[in-house]
Amino acid sequence: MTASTADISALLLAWYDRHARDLPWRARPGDPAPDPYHVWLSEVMLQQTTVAAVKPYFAKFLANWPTVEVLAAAPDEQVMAAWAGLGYYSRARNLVKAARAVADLGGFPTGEAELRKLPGLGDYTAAAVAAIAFGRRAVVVDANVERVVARLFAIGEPLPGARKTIRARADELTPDSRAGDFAQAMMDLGSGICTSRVPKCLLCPLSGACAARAEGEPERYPVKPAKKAKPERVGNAWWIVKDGSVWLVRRPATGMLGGMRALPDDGWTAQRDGVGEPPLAGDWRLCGAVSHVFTHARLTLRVHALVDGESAPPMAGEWWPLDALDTAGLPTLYAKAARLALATG
DNA sequence: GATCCGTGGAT
DNA sequence: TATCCAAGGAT
Repeated sequence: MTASTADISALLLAWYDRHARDLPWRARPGDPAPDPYHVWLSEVMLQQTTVAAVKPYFAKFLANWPTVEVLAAAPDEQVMAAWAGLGYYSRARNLVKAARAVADLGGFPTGEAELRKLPGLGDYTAAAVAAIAFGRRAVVVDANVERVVARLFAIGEPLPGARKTIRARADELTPDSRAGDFAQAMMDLGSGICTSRVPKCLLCPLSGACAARAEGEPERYPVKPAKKAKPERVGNAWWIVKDGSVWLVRRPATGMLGGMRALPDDGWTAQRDGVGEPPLAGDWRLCGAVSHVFTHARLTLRVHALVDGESAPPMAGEWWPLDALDTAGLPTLYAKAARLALATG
């Protein structure tokens, strides 16, 4: 028994009409098309990030910057601070650049190729915005689509080599109309039914057409390469306080936590430990250490405090009032370190 | 193609 | 606790 690609698309769209998630950036059924600004902003936030994590940030960004033109006029520093905690900070840097490009253009481009030129929009996001915001037919392939397609056709070639085949199959499935709904339906299915570990095949509208289901072990697909172990790194951070303010620095624009406000540290990276030398002489007190897991390294960061020392901080930075530290926009690692320093103060 | 780039929740 | 992994992009 074989279902045609048109059958599969129709089954999925019918399922979506009944079970679509109600998400803040989506148009409600019957509403006019969604706001391209909302679609773009949500898609960038959702890159490698869960819906639950995105929701409060999406609301905050819309409250701060209700249109792409307003966002384009925002200082980089404010946008970076608002992004703090969401991770992958190059997204925030590119977000501002893209907003300014869109403002200069007088609005969002509506075609996939033009969207693809905006910073921060790769193959996936350009296709998603073209399809969802502008109703264009575009082949939208994210990790959900990869998983669903790999299972539907029991594609046994491991990732990433299988991507060419997966894209070809996804192209065949993508309908000429409702491409945006189709893409979101695939993602809802992948996120709620065709999940990575224990897929809910009994609830799946495509189970009758699924080759992996027929084989009996759908969770075997897609085949993934083994992961590398994360190295363990050690670093030190310096909590320098004077007159109720702490000395904060700005990290370099590229690299880990690039462009973010931070505590001074000893130069740790994912590749090597920090040097461990305090930036100035004084009576340092060890507060303790925080553990943090990045994509490709684990870090133990020791936090040392120097309160009301004699010397001025030797590196560029700014005094930040302790009672307003939550507005500094510290990424999570340094927010943890600050919390530790305050708790042991 | 391989590597770098965060974070928090689920299992 | 350890591991996986989530609406990926840039280099």
